[in-house]
Amino acid sequence: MATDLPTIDSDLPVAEAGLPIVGEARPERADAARNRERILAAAHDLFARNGVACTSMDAIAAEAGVGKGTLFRRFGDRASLALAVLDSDERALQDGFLSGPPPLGPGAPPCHRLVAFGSAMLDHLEANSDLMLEGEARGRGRLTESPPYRFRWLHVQGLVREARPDIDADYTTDVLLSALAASVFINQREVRGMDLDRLKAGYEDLVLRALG
Amino acid sequence: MATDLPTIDSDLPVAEAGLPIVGEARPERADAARNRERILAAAHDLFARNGVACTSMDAIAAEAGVGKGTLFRRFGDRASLALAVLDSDERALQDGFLSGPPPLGPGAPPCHRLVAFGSAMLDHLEANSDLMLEGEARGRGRLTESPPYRFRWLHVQGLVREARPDIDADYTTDVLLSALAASVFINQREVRGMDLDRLKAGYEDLVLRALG
DNA sequence: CACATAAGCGGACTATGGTCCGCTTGATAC
DNA sequence: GTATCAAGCGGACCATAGTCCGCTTATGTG
Repeated sequence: MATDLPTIDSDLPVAEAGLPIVGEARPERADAARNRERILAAAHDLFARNGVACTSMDAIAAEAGVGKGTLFRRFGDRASLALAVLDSDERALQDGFLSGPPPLGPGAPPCHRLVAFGSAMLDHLEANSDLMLEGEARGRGRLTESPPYRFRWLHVQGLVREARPDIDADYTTDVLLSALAASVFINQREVRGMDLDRLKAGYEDLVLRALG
Repeated sequence: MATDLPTIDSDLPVAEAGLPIVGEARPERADAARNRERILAAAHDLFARNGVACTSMDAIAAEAGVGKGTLFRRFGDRASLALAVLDSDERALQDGFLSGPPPLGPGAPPCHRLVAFGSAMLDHLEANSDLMLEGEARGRGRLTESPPYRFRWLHVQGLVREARPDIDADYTTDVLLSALAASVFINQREVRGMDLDRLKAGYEDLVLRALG
């Protein structure tokens, strides 16, 4: 398990959460914890019922029975709320590639692990593309600032280095992750009608060509 | 030259412009043309003076001396306005790879042309990353709906097919273009501090590995 | 020139993400 | 139990993208 790794259950807005030092801050007040749960439940519910894009922050606050200020104090912004709703899935994915069985987890050769990573990410996208699109931070330089993104980045970078110490690992990591962006995925799936297996095969091919 | 190819000088919002049938609609009224020029000049000016992200649509309308309704009637939305401001650069780029000298234009082998395309795109991004970020359509399936994007996509797809008829050209095209997204570029340049030559080298490597 | 008409205009209006700040309350100390 | 006070709360408020619709006007016609 990786419970001290950067995920987004922190009290702080994602932008400031970075690498939270666990156990430093005093525990959150009981009412705060209660409201956080209420908000997450309301968001989960409304997202599922009406669609992510059609659910306003006001509606979530109302459904949760809290003020708007409370919602934003807890979660910072809409993107971070989306990420928070995804948190459990995100953790499962992280656990899978950090400590799960090979080829996703440790033990397999790096190229195999990268292929498995792509496949797991594509499954994750298939299940959560709306939330992930919402969670993709916008604006200058915000792309990589969410903990889940950073985490994946470091993971892929490590595998790329291991597979091919001679190539530009940072650049290659950016490419491999940009190919798995939610905006790209949605376009492939919905606009171009490519099926999931095709995307997995394409990604596998990409990894093998780029690093094989 | 490629003056009848899809660019964004059409009267219609980009979403509906698609492949405009030239000369079908009657010419725009004189006041409309004047206002369009005013708006473009105002936008260009304010974007340069205050930065793209800090310039509101209201401010542009005010600077141009037109009502907000006029601005939105002309350009549809903020992303399309950004694209319209970029139009001349975009055309120059298109002309370069459609009819310019090789290796960017016709005459060189497809892999060379793809490498040259990447280099030209990176120069374009270096000069215009803010506007291009603004122009990257947001929301479900909007990624590929702008004429410049579509156009690049078809160009790259053709070259990929030519270079490697045996691989999934559509998927590969998505990957090659996602690596050149403005959000990715800005992150690489500004957050990670990678220089332009490094990005060009990385892209060249990617193309050669993926298709070589 | 007078008229008809559709294209164009503009600003009031709406929706919504996000901020602010005075009031409330849970946790702690005594 | 009472006092203290920072953490937390909530809704009024703000900024801004985008819509709507009644008024204006350029343009083609006779």
